Amino acid sequence: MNTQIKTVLKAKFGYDHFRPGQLQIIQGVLARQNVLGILPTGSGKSLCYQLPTYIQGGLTVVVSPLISLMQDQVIQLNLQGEKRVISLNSTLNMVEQQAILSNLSQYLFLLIAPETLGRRDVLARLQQIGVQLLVIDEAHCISQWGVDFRPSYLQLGAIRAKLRPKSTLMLTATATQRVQQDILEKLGVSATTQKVSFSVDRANIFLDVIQCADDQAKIDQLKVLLPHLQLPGIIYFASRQKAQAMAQLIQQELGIPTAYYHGALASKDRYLIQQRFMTHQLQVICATNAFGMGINKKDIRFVIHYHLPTNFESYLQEIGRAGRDGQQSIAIGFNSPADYQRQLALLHMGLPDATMIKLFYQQPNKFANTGDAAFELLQAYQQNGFDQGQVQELLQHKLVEKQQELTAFNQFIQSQACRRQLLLAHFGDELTRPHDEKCCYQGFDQQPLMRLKQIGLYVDQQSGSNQTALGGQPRKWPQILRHILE
DNA sequence: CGTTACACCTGTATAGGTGTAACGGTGCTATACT
Repeated sequence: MNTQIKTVLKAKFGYDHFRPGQLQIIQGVLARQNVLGILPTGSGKSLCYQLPTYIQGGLTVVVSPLISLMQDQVIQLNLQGEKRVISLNSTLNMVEQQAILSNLSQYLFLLIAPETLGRRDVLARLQQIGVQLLVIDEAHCISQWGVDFRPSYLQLGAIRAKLRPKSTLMLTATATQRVQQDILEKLGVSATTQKVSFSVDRANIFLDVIQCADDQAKIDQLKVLLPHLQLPGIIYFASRQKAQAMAQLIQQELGIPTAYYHGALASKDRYLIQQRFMTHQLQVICATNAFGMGINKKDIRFVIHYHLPTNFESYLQEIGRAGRDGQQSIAIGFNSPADYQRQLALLHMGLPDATMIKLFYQQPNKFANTGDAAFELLQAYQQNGFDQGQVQELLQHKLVEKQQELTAFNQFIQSQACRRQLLLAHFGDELTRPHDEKCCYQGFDQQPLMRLKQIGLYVDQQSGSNQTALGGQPRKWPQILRHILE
C-alpha cells in the first residue's frame, strides 16, 4: 500500500516526501479508521484527505466553516487539475443546488457547511450515493462554536450516524485535551478514533506580553513599537470600532498602509483587503477575530493583541498566523487591568440566560423577528428537539467552561515564568528546546524595544524596511486606500 | 471596565450638562423585498 501512496503523492501532488504526520493520517484513513489529526498550521492538512480520496475513490465530504474556505479549496484543487470538486452553499440558487445534488455521483469532493449538510434533502441524497470519507476541517469549531454560536456543529454527530462514512477525519491546528475530548464526544467517535498529533509549538515566534496601565498606554506603546517592527503584521482587537479607529491612527500618524477588517464589512471589501494584504499593498491589518481562518500569508512578522482573546485556542490560532515562512517573528500581547471585565463581558454575549430560556419555551413567538442572536440560537435548539432543561444545562455548562478557560488564560497572561512552557503545557505538549532569549520574555518591565533588538527584529527608523518594502513610494498608498478607511 | 447613545433637565442660550442603560465577536441559511 505504501508504494501506491508514494506513487499518488508524486503523480498528483508532485512531492517525493511527506511532511510529519501526513503519512500516518493517510494510512489511518485508508485502513477505515477514524482519525483526529492535530498538525500545526501550514503543514499540509488538505493533502491528508485529498490523497486517500484518489486511492479509495468514492465521495469525500468536507465540512468547512466558511464559504470563503470552501471556495479556496475548490480553487486549489482546480489548480491541481482536479475538476471533480464542488461546493454546495447559499451563493448558488436553488436550481444550481438541485443540479449539483442530481449529479453528485460525478464528484470526488463535496465542500459544505454543517448547516447545509444537515438539510433533509442533502442528507437523503448523500445516503443514496454513499459517503466514503467524512472530513471535518477546522474541527475545533465543533467545540469552539458548537454550543453558543453555530448549533449546527452540534448536529454533526447525528449527521455522521446517518451518513455512515467508511472513515471520519477531523483536522485542526489547535486543540487542548479538553477540546479534543469534546470533538470526539460530540461526533460520537471517542472509542474508535486514532489520534495523530504533533507539537503545536511555533519555535520561531517570540512570545511577549506588555502590561499597560490603561488604553492610552496601549496607544502610546503601539506608536513606539510599530516604527521599529518588521512588517507586515496583524493587530487584533476585541471590538470593531477600536479596530477601525486604530487603523486610521496608524495610517495617519505613522504613515503605514493600514486597513481595518471585521465581520460587518461587505464580503467584497473583505476580499479586497485580503488581496491587498497578500500583495504587500497593505502592511498592517487592524482586525477583530473575523480575520484569520484561511489567511495563508507566509511572511507575517508580527501579531499584536491590542486586546488579548479569552482562551488559549484563540491565542494560539491568532499568533500562529505569524512566521509561517519559518523566519523569526513576534507575538506581542497588550494587557491592562481593565481588560478582564471586557473579556468576561464577551463570554456572556449572545448567550441567553435562564430567564430568557424559560420565557422562550413558554412563548417562543414573543421573540420572533427581533433579529436577536440568542433567540436564533434557542430556535435552532428547539427545532433540533432540545427541551428547556437540556438547553439550560448545555449553556450553563458552556459558560462555566468558558470562565474556567478565561481564568487559566489570565494566569498565563499575568505569569512571569516561561510563557511558551505554560502555553504548550495547556495543549499537552512539552518544550522541544530549553528556554532561551528567542523563546519568550519573562517579566514586566517597559522596554519592549530592547527585546526586538535581542531577537534581531529591531528596525532602525531611518533605514528601516518600511520604505524598502514599499518600493520607495510609501506616500502613494494612503490615497488608494481612502475608500477602505472611510 | 470604558465608551457611547439618549432621555431628561434647566430654563430660555432651542444648547450644554447629567444620569442611566446598553454595548462590546465569530457565520451559516432562508426569506422577503427591491
